[in-house]
Amino acid sequence: MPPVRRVKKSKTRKTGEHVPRPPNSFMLFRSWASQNLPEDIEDVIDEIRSKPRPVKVKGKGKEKEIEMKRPNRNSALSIYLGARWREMDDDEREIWETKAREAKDAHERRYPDYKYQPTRKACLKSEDESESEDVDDSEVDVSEGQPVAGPSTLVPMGGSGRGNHYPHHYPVTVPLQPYANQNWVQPPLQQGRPRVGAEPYTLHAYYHNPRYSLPQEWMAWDNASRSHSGAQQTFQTGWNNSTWASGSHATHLPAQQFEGCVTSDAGHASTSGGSEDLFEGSEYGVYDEDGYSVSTASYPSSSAQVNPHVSVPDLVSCHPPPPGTVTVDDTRAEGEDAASESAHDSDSMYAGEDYAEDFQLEGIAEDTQEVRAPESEPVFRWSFNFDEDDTSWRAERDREVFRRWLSGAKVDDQPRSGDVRICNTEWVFPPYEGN
DNA sequence: CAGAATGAAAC
DNA sequence: GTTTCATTCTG
Repeated sequence: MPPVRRVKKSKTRKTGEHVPRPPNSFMLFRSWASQNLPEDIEDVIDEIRSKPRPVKVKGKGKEKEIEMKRPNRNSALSIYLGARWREMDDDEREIWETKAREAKDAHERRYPDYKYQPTRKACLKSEDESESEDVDDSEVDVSEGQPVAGPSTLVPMGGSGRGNHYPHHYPVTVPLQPYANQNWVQPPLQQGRPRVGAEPYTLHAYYHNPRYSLPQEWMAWDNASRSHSGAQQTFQTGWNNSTWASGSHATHLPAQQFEGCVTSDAGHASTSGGSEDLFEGSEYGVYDEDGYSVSTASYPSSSAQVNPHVSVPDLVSCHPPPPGTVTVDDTRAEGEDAASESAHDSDSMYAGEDYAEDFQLEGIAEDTQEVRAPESEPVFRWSFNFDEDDTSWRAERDREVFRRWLSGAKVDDQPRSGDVRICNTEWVFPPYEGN
């Protein structure tokens, strides 16, 4: 009788923990839409629930029987959202399909060995009476039915960030309101946005840091990046134009990591010739509804720590130093653990323009960058290496860092020094000084 | 081998 | 309850 949990042992990792399937487009839509419901949704649900529907029920024997039942709340919601889904244009659906492809790609990267293995229960059933929804209409209302604070009808809400609906597919849990205690403001709601249900990228977290002036280069970057990608979308914020990428190369990164840095078009930062240059010293961030940056980051000057070609599972950390307060020390300690190094000497990747090429070749960045503050205390350094067969301390450190990061690390809070300390490497997050 | 059937994904 | 995808079953 316990939950029909039947945790099928997924052959993903020997850890034995179940790995869920990647969500398909509709699942993504439903997941999102269920938190962006119209105000009168309860009326709609009541209406749906009031009408019993024929449902297949397992009979005592083997054959299924049809019974008339009233749907519970979730079922009613599914009926409603399914109808909405079918009403959608291809263009609207395509947005979600893109999302689903991204989720699938990320899933594959994270679980390379994953294989969907549905179990066949139809064959030998018989004693299986555990089903019994018995839910019946009696109670059902247990659902605390999300207050759904806010949005009028099917209109995207402007504020209130949301949690990660798919923690398995996106590696980090991001704070709902990353900058709640800081001096960030939200722009006014843009107008003329598509109705809810068609827009996965709700403008939940689009902040402008008033401590910095708007970059004049913005439009230049905007136009430049737009010309590079057909996968971008434009929206009106009411105070500026901006774009964000939704293509398969869009890199999702934890928003908090990017305080004080510039984000640029994912996958195009390099091809466009270094938008980090365009944005030197300016502050911008575009985040999707989960609080992830949907763009890749670039920093002042030449310290481009983010690889636009490496997606989240491969990318461990990239905390940008506050602009103007650090200098980049490109000299890496030689001889230090050269054993685990790949043959390539890729020191230039951070300093030169060809870093992207190096990244692409390797797929995984394996380099260490040390950024020193004026006082020359180490601000941060990191490397990545997720080759599980690699037992070097560096690789193990990487995995450990990443694991901690996945487990919530401290990325939810104002970062503090010493939150992550591994193998003599401190992952330090200096307080943001602003100007 | 083609098409049907089914499980699993979030809520 | 929904849609989609991958897998497995059936003929």
